Amino acid sequence: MEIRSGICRFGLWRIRILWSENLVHKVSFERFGEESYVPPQIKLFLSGKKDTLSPLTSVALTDGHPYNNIYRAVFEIPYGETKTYSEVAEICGTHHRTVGIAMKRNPTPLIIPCHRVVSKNSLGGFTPDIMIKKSLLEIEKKKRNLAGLS
DNA sequence: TCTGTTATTGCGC
DNA sequence: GCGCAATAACAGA
Repeated sequence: MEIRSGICRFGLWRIRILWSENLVHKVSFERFGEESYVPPQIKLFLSGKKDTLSPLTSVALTDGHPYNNIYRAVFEIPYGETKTYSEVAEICGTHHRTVGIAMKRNPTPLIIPCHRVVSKNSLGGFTPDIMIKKSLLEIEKKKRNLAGLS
């Protein structure tokens, strides 16, 4: 199984993606880097033209991965909606603090939509830059509003 | 095995 | 409205 690597632009950031077939191994954010081929779903999703990354999945969803159940619960959050750390924790039968840790260690942001998990009174956090989370949520909200109008 | 760290929350003042 | 303790799980020493 060959692992491929690509970079795509997102605002000021470059998103590096490591994947093979439909399985995404790692998603990381970099300040610099030359754009190269990434799965088309990624670009469509980031530009708000598509509301799903299907059929892409993440290694974080496979059995045996730490936080497997947490990532699955987050994966189920619908496009344009958000859940709090507590709500996710309740679904998984764990502690909200643990959800925060799981999100920080999330090997594949975007695929696991960790940006849809927010703090009760604010956005919560995002590594390496809260702006990425903010932008993603704005794109999703905008698209959902447009869909609602039509 | 122990300690430090963490993308939170809710209570008390 | 702010500060702080409670609290779970991993990484590194």
